[in-house]
Amino acid sequence: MHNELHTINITVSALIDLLKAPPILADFENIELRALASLQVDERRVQADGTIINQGERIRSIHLVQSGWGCVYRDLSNGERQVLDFPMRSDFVGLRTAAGRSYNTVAAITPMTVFEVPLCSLANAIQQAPKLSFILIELFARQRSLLIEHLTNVGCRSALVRTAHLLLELGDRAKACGMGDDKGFDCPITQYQLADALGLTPIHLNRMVRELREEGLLMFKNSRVDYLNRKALIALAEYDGEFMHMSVFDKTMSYSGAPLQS
Amino acid sequence: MHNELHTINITVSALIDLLKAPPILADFENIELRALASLQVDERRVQADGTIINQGERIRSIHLVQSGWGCVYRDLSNGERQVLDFPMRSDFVGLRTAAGRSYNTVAAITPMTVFEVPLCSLANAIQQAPKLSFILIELFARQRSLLIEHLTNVGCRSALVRTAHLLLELGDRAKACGMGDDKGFDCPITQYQLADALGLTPIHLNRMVRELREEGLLMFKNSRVDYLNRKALIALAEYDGEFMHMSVFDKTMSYSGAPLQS
DNA sequence: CGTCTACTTGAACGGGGTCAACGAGTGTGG
DNA sequence: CCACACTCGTTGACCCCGTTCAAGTAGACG
Repeated sequence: MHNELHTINITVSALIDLLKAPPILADFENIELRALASLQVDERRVQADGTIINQGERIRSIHLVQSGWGCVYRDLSNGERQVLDFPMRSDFVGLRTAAGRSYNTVAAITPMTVFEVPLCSLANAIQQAPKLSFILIELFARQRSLLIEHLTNVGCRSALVRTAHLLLELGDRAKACGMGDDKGFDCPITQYQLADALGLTPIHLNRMVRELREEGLLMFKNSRVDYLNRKALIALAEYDGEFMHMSVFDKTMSYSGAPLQS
Repeated sequence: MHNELHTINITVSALIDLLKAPPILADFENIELRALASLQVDERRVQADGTIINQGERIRSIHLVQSGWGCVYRDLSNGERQVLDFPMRSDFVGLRTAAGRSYNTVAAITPMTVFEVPLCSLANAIQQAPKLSFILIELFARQRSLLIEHLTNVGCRSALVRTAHLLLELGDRAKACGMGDDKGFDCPITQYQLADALGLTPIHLNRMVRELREEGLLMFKNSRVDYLNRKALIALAEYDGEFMHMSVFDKTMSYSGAPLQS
């Protein structure tokens, strides 16, 4: 695409491709492309079990995942931890939440590559092309949807149902960025990590996985999730994948029903 | 303040005052004030138990609370519900999350007044004054912090601890907008609503409240929370109010350490 | 005075946790 | 080559936190 801008940096170009692809589906005009061209982007590679952001660390940039699976969690002083999300391709992590510091850790489960954009550079780009802020807002809104779903999971769904629900969600997200289909997906998450995300003990999570298998609904083995009976699974979990579609703005970057003035 | 703009609409002026007050503390220059002046804002009054947004409803505007207490929740088909937050002054609600529709209901607990800003008008203002987007991003980041804290509550804190934690959080938020102090705050939330937020039954929540009272930590009676021993309560809950301070940007609306070009 | 809704308490039940092993796969060093 | 360590997964038995069911109190409002 963007052949209209031959001078563009190769890393920025990869970032633009990522933003244009599903599930973000950004649709840029020249003004946004020009602003992005001046963006300061680093491609950072993180090995498995490496950390991208440490709890308590000062945050000066935002990260967008290009490949690999991550794990965002919060450590408590009593040794417990709560996994907040498992970010993958197209997910962003890292905007600081409190007093300039991150209140959660972002670790890599598999090797990851992430685009790292300094906040000051991002702010400059937004001032050049304000519509770029809409993408960030979309990403925030989507992330909020995911958090709400996870809160609903641990707050009022039974262990079995919430396990099914999360494994459906992760499959849909993987599928949305081309890493799986309705049959299943490669899932590098350990049962310990899944348990921490669902507010369960690994022992009990294991029992739930076994039950889902014995009911002929789902298979979770060798870092692979296979849906044996997706329909029944969706019914059990009362799952509705709509919740994570991005749609504060429509794809032409105007508010639906009321196009923006350019 | 803004006496430099005599033509300004009185509702917009009230909105600006709200944005400048704690905890948002926005610091506007003329360009932002001019963009805000053209903003289409309605002041909407909602009576107690009225709803601002219904689950499944189409969303075309964003709401900022001026006064009163609200309750954001998600209904499940099995009759359960998860309360996501209790918004109060300075909190925003209502940016749609999925397929153009809201996946949660926003109801008023007390009578509320909210500023309603159509998304298209907001988008126009941001295009005139891009820094306005930073405020929205701040609000999103803060809301994410709150959701993360609520998820951590139900995911890995005991019933007693999470009750203490939420009542400390709500007190701090009330205090931040001038509706309480370190002694306590007026809390119109029923024990049923609190229970739904904490993933507990009202019966068990009641026992936890009783235990907190018997331990001499906290009193919750007649829509009023009084901290009897705030220090011990904070220690019990391992509470750290920092998590909800807004600080993606500093108060001069530039990224800390790297001022924006104007 | 009756009927709400919010709150309160007791007693019994059960979902999920805890504790304790064991199995399987993988990598490391002798 | 095997022993060893280590992490992830698996299973069983027991127990406890929080639920469920049932009932009753207190205040608000007609």
